[in-house]
Amino acid sequence: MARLGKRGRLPGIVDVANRAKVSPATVSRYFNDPDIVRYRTRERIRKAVEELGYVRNRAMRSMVGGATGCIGLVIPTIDNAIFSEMLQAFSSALATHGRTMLIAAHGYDLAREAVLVHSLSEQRVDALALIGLEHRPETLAQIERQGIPAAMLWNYRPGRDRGRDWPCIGFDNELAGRMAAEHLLALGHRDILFATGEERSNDRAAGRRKGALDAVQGAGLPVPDRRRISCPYDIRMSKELIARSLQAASRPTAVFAGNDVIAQGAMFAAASLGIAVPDDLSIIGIGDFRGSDAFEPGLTTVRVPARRIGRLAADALVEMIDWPEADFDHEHCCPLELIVRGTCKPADTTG
Amino acid sequence: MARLGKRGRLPGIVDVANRAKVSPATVSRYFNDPDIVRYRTRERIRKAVEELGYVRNRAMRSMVGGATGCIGLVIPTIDNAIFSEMLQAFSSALATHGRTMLIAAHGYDLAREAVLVHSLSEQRVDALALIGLEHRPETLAQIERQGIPAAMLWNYRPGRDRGRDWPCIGFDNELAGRMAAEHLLALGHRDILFATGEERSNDRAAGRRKGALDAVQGAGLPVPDRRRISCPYDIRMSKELIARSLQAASRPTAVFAGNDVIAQGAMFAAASLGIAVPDDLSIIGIGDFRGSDAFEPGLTTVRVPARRIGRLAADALVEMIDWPEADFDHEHCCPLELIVRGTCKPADTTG
DNA sequence: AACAGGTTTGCAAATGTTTTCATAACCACC
DNA sequence: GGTGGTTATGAAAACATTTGCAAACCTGTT
Repeated sequence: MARLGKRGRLPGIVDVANRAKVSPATVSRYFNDPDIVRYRTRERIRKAVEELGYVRNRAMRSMVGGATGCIGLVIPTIDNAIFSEMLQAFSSALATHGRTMLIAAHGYDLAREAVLVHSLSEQRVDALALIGLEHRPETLAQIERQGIPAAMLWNYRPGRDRGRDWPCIGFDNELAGRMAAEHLLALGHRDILFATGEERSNDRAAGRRKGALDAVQGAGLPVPDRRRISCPYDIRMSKELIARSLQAASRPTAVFAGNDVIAQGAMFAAASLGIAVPDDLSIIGIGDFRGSDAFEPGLTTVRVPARRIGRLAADALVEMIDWPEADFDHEHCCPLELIVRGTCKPADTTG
Repeated sequence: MARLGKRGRLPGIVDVANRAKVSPATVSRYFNDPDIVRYRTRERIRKAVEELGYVRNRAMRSMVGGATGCIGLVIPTIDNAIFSEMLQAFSSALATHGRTMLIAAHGYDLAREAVLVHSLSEQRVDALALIGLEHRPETLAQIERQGIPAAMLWNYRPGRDRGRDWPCIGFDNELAGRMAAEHLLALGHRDILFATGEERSNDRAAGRRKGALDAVQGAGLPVPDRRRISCPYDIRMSKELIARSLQAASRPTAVFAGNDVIAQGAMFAAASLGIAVPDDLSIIGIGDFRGSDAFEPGLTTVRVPARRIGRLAADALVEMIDWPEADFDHEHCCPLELIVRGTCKPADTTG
């Protein structure tokens, strides 16, 4: 099946060297640092490479301590709008640097995350990006032991993570929760349904919920249990759970959604029950996913700088790989922005 | 930073061998075929591995002709609902087989696809999955020359692709287009807006459009140019483009959307103009993405077996890797299913 | 023509793993 | 305790690349 080289396998660097009448070393230099090889030689090699269809073996570089050009991303889920913009930005920023992305999803299961990290270590990724700050000790130990440059994304806690060397590049999820909740409070809402993400293996969801509840309870308003529900990141399931809550005897005047997926579920739940948004029910989300602006009405939400995080993370990791000694400060707490669109309006204070 | 092995680097197989008082060969066997090493020895090695924190170097395996355990997926976009379910299924099926997924996105640009394929070859992926049947000759040449097992996903044309060896695992996009169009025809719609995906570098979108137009024109109905628009796969932009068409003097009675993202744009466009769906406008999509069932009203669409394609592709590629000589028939044309929900109703025949 | 200085190249060693082949250890049975 | 037949292990070669060092090669100047 494979077009074979001289010695029965794919053509290797030495096949190219022979054909170009140079030594393998020179071919290696041609690829890794073309400037130091003379133009004439370069041309000969270029031609040989082309004729043989040689493609160099980056995996092999890790042998001599070189880099594989592969960066690992460990993520809770791909099957969802949540991370897709970040993913895309991360991936293309990486491509800019000539790196490729090895991706693995653990389905919000930190135990599985540990095995994925191990598996990525086996592939000798040059660096690793993880989502969130909370991880199993063995995950962290693995990364530390292997000396893999790593970054924690999508959340932020000042002062680096537990005294270790990994920067976090993200935003303050508690703040995001608070901003959304305060917007509802400012509009006069006093009876709010909190539909937050499941907190198992998810410090981001936990942070948002805490921020929101702190704001509300700090304003002296109690939040009864029936106003707290935990939703999976799935439109249909969120819709069902929220619809159930909205059908109860007393209906809240607003929904705080842990992210835009849940918010969309809330909008459909309202629609299915004939509840008008924003007239009869206000809804606020977090994320400002691609498309959230196109909802009818447009979703009021807290914009999370997803693309920026992806890009910053890629740049930071590449820097950490290329200058392992340098001690840049790669930590970033990205700013959040309240995006007011059409799903929230002042509470009816006559009630 | 890194915990170093005896000779100043990460511990290698020989460090483990020394500590366990066995030869490197035995350690290698311990990992690749544990059954052939005696229990006592196995235990010694296990202990040594644990104490040293050794993690084996899979990248290195490709040297001796072994597999890297890495499978490449080249995809038009990640930043979108379109492929996310397939992606997830592919990724987890791969994990089942102990493989990892190297992913690269080209943004619907086949020229860029070629460089991504080259880049993945450099990483010595064990196999490659591409989306669609249409690719640059250099892309195909590269794959063939390297002898990389490959599969073409998400589309289907009988009789293998141009006489080459690559199976396609997907579905008949023309049929999908026809099914959707015929549903509208059966409901009596005669004036349909065709909002299809952009066809540049996208044979799937082209197929769906062709199937739909064939059905309609085959029924003797002309489709004027103003009823054909080309939409990017983006809710907001689709919404705007479709809204523009819906505001024209004579309004169509139905919208054929090239996929569910466009369909959602159409629904929001209708909502923004106060057009009731399905009473004043029917909308049909293709895809049945996760969440499409939760729309209000639920989206009528043609279900595409995304998860099944992902799983089948993973299984097929792994088989092709593990039994390179075997000539399984990995070709799959997955069945489609019309899912009737709430966005279509019979055309008002009194008009 | 010789030389100095820098630039370009080749040699050979080193890298971490798998695999083939040979040998050593083990086991059951006589 | 010996024997034959497995079974488990070790030694060494092979793999494709990078890199430190030294040799060769230029270019321009005396």
